[in-house]
Amino acid sequence: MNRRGIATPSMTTTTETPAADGTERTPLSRERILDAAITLADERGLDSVTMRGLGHELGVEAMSLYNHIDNKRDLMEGIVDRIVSEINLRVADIEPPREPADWKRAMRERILAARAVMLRHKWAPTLIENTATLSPAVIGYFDGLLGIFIAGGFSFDLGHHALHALGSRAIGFTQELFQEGPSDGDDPIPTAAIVEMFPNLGAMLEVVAHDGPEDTVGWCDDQTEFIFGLDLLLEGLDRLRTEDG
Amino acid sequence: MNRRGIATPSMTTTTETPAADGTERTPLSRERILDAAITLADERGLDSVTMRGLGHELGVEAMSLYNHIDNKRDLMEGIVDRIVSEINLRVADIEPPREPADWKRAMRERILAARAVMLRHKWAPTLIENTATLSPAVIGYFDGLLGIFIAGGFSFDLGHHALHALGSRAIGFTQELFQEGPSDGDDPIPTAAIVEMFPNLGAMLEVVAHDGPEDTVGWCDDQTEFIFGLDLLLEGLDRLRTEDG
DNA sequence: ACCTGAACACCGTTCAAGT
DNA sequence: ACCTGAACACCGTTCAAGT
Repeated sequence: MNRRGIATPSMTTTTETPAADGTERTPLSRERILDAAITLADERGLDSVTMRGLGHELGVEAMSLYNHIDNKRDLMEGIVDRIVSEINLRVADIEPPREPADWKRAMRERILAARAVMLRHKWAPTLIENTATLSPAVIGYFDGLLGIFIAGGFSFDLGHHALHALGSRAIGFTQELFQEGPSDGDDPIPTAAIVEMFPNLGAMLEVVAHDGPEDTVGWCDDQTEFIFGLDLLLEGLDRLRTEDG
Repeated sequence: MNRRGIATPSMTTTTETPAADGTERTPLSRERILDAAITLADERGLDSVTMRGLGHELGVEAMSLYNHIDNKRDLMEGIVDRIVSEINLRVADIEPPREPADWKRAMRERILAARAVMLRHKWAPTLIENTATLSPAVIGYFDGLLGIFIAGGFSFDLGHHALHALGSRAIGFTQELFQEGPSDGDDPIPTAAIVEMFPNLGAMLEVVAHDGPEDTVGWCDDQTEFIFGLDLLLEGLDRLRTEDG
């Protein structure tokens, strides 16, 4: 991608060293590797982020990466840290609650900001779940959420339960079992078959509005459903807050 | 494991054929392969279910498996089908709602039954999420849940939103970002460091009851938190139900 | 200090060969 | 019809060697 630098005189004063074919090559670094890995995941999926594939993308042998990252797990943790750090950056701009009752707005905005980042990196939730790293960035994010609960007048105990109740949704995960998407082109089950085998879903399909092609089950608006579920939880928590004192 | 059958006269009338070393060998079959795969995953984790490893467990070369399953994806889908079919079996015994207001009990029991199965196969949620297969068993499970919503007087539209709001929790997934567990023995971050870097979590740790060792963050009761979140959602939905008509 | 090439121990899967 | 062994195209990773 950015394999050859543009050879301007000023650039020769940097740490670049000329490669054998005469082109410039910006030296490898942890940052550059993480950048390339995220771009590669965005463009061709997380599975294509292999040491060899990533090396190729950077114009380098796979083994050179080991000079800057410990191993593949370290690489993945680095990627997670980058994604969550971006979330933390955006979340920092959100106005804190001005009064306890304002907690819900602040919480909602934070979670939707996190989700916006996840939507730009669809592979990130899977990676974060599977890496299961308790990185400072992630802990920091949840610390911020807990701070909003406290500002809203939640007890520590209720705030603790509340964090668990939100679960990974708190950091923008969808939690849908079946995310349709352009992932794999297996034919979706045609509506007709569903109606026959599954009476309730079948009847529902005939009533609920679609926005996909008429003959598939891919009709749900992810963002609408995410917000529906989120608000349901936030409202329930708000009720507990006022009961709980 | 069950590599050698016990040689009773009656068993020789089955399809068993004597192996070279004189022991009996029950022939391979899809069922036997799936059984072995689930047992192997329970005992040594999903990662150790490789074609070669599974073959070894069955006393057979890896390539023999291909006579009964198409490929690894087919194997994984078969496992998912088995797990979810077990859930469907248990769920069938649960008494249906006797009146609309009884919907919540029936829903709660079904979801907790699903969760009980998942607790016996901790790797199953990860597998189901990553396989992303819309198998009839899974669709059937959700069809049953929707039927309970309908019996409870939900409109199809509200029932649809409700299914999305429950998300994968509906089939017993925990949705916690960090499931502690005996997984990897990396030292958990000591409480002292958390208190310092993360003021809100730190203050919470000093207040909320622990049941793990005092100096780690592993103190949450998964089941308690699961039920807290579930009831929060079910009560919120029940309120919408009565508003909605 | 950084990069390379060959090698090792694993994957899933194909294929020709055995019974 | 079912099982096997060798082989292929991939993994992550180690290590001795180059500059």
